[in-house]
Amino acid sequence: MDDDAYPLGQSATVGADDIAAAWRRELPGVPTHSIPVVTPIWRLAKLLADDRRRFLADQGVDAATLDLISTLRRAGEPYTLSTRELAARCLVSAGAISQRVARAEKDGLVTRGPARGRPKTVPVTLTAEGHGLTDRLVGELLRREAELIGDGDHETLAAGLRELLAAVGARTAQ
Amino acid sequence: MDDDAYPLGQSATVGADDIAAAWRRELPGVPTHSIPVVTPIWRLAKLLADDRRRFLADQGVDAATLDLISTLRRAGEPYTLSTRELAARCLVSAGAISQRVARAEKDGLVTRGPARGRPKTVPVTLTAEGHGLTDRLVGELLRREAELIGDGDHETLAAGLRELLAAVGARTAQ
DNA sequence: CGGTGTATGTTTAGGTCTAAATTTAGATCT
DNA sequence: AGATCTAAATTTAGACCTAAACATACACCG
Repeated sequence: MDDDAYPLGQSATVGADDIAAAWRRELPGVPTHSIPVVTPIWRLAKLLADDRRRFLADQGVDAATLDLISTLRRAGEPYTLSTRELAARCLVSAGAISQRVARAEKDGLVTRGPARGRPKTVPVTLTAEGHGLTDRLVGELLRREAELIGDGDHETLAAGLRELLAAVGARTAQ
Repeated sequence: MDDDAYPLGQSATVGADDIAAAWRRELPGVPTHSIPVVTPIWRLAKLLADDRRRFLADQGVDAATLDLISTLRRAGEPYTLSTRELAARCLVSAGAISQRVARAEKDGLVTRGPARGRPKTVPVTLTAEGHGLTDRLVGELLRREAELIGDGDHETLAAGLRELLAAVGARTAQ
C-alpha cells in the first residue's frame, strides 16, 4: 500500500516559488505574481518578531510594552503622548493602547494624567524607570537586528520597500 | 503656557527615516541602519494582514482557518497532511494547529483521521466543503493582493527579499 | 440654556498565539 | 512481558489584538 502518498512525516521547507507554482497547478488562471513579494515579507516579519519576542521574554518584558515605552522615549522631552497619538504611532487600535497603558502603569513604567482639553485627552508619560528600561533594551535590540540583517548594502532594498509601502498604504486606506 | 509642547492632538505619520533619526538623536552610538529595512517590512506585513483579515471577516472566515485549509488544498491530492507537517508549513506551533483543526473540524472544513504509524501521527484531510471554500476565497484573495502591490516590476525587490530572508533565516535558526 | 454633536478614552466579547505541561502509542531493551 | 524511551498531539495558562458597545466632556446651536 502506498501509505506515504502524502507527507505525514518529515517536513519540507516550502518556498514562495513553490507556493506560486502549486497554485498555478491547482487553480490555473489565478494571478500568482504577488506571491514572491508578499510571502517573504510575511516570513521576514515573523522571523524578526519571533526573535524579538524571545529576547524580550528573557528580560521579563513583552513586545507590546516595549513598543509603547520606546514610542514615548523616541518622542523626546517631555516623553508624553495622548492615547490617540500612541495608537497612531504604534499602529494598533485605541483599545489596545488603553490595555497596554494599564499594564505598563501597573509595572510603574508610565503614568496617566487627568483628561484635559477639547475632546478629553489623556496624557501618558514615561517614568524614570520606563526611561532607563527602554534605553537598556533598545540599544541591545538594534544591535541584534543589525547583526541579523547583515552588513551588506540594503540601500536598493530599502528604497523598493519604501516605494511599495507607499503604494500599498495608499490603496488600503479606505 | 506651552500646552502643546508635546503632541497630544493631531497624529503625524512617522516614517522609518524619522524613527532612525529620532534614535540617533536620543541614543547616539546605537546602530540604526537596520531600521529603513525592518520597519517597512513590519508595516507592509501588517497592512496586508489587516486587509486580508477584514475581507475574510466579511466572508465569515478567519485568516488562521484559511491558512490551514489553503495549505491542505495547495498540497494537492489527497489533501492530507499531519499535524506536524501543517505546523511546519503554516509556521505556527503544533498547539496552534491543534486548535485551528478543532475549529475547522467543527465547521466541517476538515476531518481528523485516527493516529497511525511510529510516533502517533494524525492525518488531517480537507472535506469537499473545505475544498470549495478554499477555491472561492484564494482566487479572490490573490486578485486583491495583485491589485494592492500594483503592476510595476517587482523582480529586483523579490530577489532582494528572497536573499534577505535566507540570511535572516540562517541566523535566527537556533 | 439645555439638547445635540463629536472626538476620545475605556470596557468587553470573541478569537489567536506561544510555551509549558500532559497524554498517548509505538519502539527498544532486559 | 514489562519498564522505559521518544516523538507527536493535545490541553491549559497567560498575553494580546480587534471591533463594537459604552462613557465622557466640551463645543455649538437653536
